[in-house]
Amino acid sequence: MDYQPKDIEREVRNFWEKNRILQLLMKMREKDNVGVLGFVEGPPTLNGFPHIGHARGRIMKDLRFRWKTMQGYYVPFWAGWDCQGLPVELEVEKHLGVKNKRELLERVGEGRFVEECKKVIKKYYEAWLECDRKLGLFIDHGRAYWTYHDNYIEREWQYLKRAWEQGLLGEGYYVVAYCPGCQTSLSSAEVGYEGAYREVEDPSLFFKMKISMKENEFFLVWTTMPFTIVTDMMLAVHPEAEYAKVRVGDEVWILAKQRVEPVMEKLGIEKYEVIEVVSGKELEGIKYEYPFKDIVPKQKELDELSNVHVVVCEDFVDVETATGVVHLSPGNGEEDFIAAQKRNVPIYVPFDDECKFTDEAGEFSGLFARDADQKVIEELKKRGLLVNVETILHEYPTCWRSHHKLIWLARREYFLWTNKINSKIVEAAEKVEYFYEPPKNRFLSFLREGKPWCISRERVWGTPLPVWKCEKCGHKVLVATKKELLERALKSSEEEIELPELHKPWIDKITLKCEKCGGLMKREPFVLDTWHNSGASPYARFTDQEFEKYVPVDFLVEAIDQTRGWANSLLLEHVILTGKAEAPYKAFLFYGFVLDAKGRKMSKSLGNVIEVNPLLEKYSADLCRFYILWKCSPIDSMNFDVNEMMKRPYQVLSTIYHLHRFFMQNAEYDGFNPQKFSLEWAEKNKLLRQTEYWLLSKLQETIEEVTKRFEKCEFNFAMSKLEDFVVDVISRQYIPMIRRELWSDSPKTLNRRLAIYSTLWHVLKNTILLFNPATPFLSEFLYQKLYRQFDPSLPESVNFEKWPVADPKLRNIKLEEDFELLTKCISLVYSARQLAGLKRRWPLRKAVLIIPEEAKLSIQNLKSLFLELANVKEVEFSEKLPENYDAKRWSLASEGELTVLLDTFRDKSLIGEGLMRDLARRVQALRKDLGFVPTEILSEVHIANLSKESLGLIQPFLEELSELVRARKVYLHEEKPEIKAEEWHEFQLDKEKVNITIIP
RNA sequence: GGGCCGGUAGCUCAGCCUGGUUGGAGCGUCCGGCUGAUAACCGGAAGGUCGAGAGUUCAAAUCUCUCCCGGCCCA
Repeated sequence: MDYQPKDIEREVRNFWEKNRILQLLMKMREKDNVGVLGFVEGPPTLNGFPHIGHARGRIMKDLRFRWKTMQGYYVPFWAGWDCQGLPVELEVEKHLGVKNKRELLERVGEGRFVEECKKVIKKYYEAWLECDRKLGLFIDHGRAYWTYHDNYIEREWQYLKRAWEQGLLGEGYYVVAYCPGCQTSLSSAEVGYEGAYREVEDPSLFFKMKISMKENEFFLVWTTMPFTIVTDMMLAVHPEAEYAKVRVGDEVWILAKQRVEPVMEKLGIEKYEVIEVVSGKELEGIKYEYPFKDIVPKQKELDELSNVHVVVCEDFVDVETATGVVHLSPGNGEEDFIAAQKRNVPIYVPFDDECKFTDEAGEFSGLFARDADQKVIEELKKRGLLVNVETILHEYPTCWRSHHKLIWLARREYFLWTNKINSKIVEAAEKVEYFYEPPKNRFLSFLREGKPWCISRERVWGTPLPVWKCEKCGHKVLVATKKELLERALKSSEEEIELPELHKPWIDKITLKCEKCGGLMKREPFVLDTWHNSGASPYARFTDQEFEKYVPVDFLVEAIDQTRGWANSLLLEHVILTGKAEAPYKAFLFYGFVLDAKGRKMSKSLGNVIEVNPLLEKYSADLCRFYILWKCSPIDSMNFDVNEMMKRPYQVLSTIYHLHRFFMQNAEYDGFNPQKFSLEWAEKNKLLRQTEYWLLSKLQETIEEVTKRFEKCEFNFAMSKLEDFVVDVISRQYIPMIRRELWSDSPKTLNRRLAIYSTLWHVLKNTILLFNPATPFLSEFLYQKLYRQFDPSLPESVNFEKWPVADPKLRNIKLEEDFELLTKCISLVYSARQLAGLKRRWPLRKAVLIIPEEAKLSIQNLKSLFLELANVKEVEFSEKLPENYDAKRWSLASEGELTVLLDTFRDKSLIGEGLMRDLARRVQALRKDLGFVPTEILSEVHIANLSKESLGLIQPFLEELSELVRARKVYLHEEKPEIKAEEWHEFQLDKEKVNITIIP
């Protein structure tokens, strides 16, 4: 029976489900364990189908779970689903065919929209369940958490309550990308969508900013967004760069020294002179004349402040382009905004929701932002400040839906002021184990930026911000439980307050009475950033008691992009909640992306997305699991290639399967009973030989190495070690060493065969245990079909077994080295045979090994094995190559310190034996072709058309031949005899043609 | 534009941290062999300016710098 992984997997899946193996396992470990390892599922967002990148993470999670569970730990490996947020909303919008938020609210309404969101979640949930089932994930779906459920949301609110109490939650400005067409702000994810960046036309404007108190000195500034000059608050230079004062006519212009030449060339100014060079640092603090004070009264007012309209130093200033002097509009740019916040510069944002200037913008009032460009240019020209204007083409982010050019706007939002506790956060993060340096550095450097976290979103499907604000006095309260809300809610009449769930639109109907002034309090209309929603899972998904027990959790694994996502929000929220410099996880493995076979990112537009469910319709889950773990380090990006998967990885799993078949065929035939013929039994009766001790030693090495690699999350190295053990050690080396012994069915050697079975039983069983975390289907299948058949006293599932522990007593490094040397010498013998054209099955008289003294002892130790594998009658040792050996007779091969001389002379007896083995091989091939099982004994084998000479040569080995081919009698004929043969088969035997037939 | 990761045989990857004998493995190709567990396996051969350049050193795939190419994250 061939290896049919898909059939195996179907059968095992049914077995697990029917016998509730996962549930039994959980119960067993919950009751009886060597320790508890906390876990919380990084919830997949239910806005799409699982793809191979998701599978990569899930496979590693499952590996960790199965491995740690086998070690005896209890792990609450319970599922969880991320249900809210923009990604889900966008999926629903697509489904409903609405183009933007306004249309959504008008046409669909919030209530129905929320219901549609839930429908979408359900749909994708089914797909994810199927994915986990196919992958063989032992995650408990019965205990899953859902981020949109009321109980989850209420516990999520507790984080906000803690932040509120500590003064870490409040209002502020934040710069967001805003689409003037859709009239909504966009998330950063949307800004990064494929195709969002487009080549667009913009003005390219050089203008001057006059320095106050100086007659003719100016800063030369460049921008592609003239309208931002209306909201200009500062000029920025790079502190370390050199700036030149350049005389142009009777004016002095200041710009980056390295930019003088290119800019002057660009502006067509030939006559100029650099009169002084200063560092950016020296320019700091210079006040300049804001040009539109006369037409923008608010700017005139702001200009009175000492920190407005001055030069500042910022590292982000790029002196490689333009003039190296940047003007800052905190209301229209993120870096500008942060620079302003650092210096307590007020944020001036005179825009309404349609992105038109408000009355605060003086003469620009009523103009749409981008339409103000022209007026700005004219006004500059009027004041003699315009230097040059033209049009350029450049890449600029546009709205992925409407393709309007995006505008960056500071808007009032709610923040967690995590910047205030940044040192605690960084300290907490530094204590975490990340397994690899690069992702750790990436995460820590991101955290050290210490930006405040904008948690409000102007959307619908999310956790509502539980803050109510008084319309009259502006007083705010945070109400963090449903119970309290209902108690405090204002009742319009006698009717009951209805709050079916903690979502918009229902929650917005709740109004409160202001405790300060008695005014009406309405909820702030925001929902929370969905990352806050999932980041609350350690507290929100557990009970208080469970939280105590499982958090900080032991080990998490998510994709590398989660450094800015879940890993971050988990950490920030946990530090806020506990007030401690402690992360909610002790270890976090960030894994790399999965790319397509050619190394391209998977995307819908390329059509190269590999979805898990269709993939596993066609391919084996075990194989995908093994391949993904095996191919490269978890932190590397991985090119997923099914053709590659079907080569070496397939071979490894197939070999495990066939090793078991081989074992079973033989062991069954000899009536092996593992309880009776244990390894101890074999040992006690001195039935084990060096081959077995060597194999057992290699097993210990493998157990040790795999465990060590698992600890360090070096799954690829663990898999290579297993690959090597299965393919090289067992299949390629050990089996050929004992094959001849197993082929015999003599009762005299039965005990020896049983000893081999006891060794194979032990080694193979440990092997499938080591494989179980990676290939749970195959391991379970073999466990049920082989191990539990032979030994019904074994536990019900392979998952109930204990993880193997290396036994140092079985380790014999010297013996391993001897075997390594043996392998090398045998290779040399084959090489020498090759040169002389002598087949491996032809026995030869003698091999001479010219090897160092210690090596000689090693080979002598393994002499009989050497003779069998080399297929020579005797071996001799020599210290050096004889000076005048007969090169015609002796074939030589050498490598390094090792040299082999092989006697190529064959007498009649050797030729006859070789011929016999040739014939045996032909008969065996025929047996197999004709469908005889290996153990079946044939009554007669006839071999005809042999030359007289061959006949004579073979005669002495006839008995051995019949034993080899398992026939009662073998007859040799010169010509085809007249017997009742089924059919004669012709074979080419070197130059002769022989005919063979079998009579069963 | 910024940051990070990668570039080693036709392909997929080790080796680099801690510099030192002729730079490895698997797959693929060619020749030959072996095989009653295997979709395998074994021997041999062909195949590398270790992305490019410079530096440090007695010595560089390995350390430093610059550049080029690919990928990712963020602007």
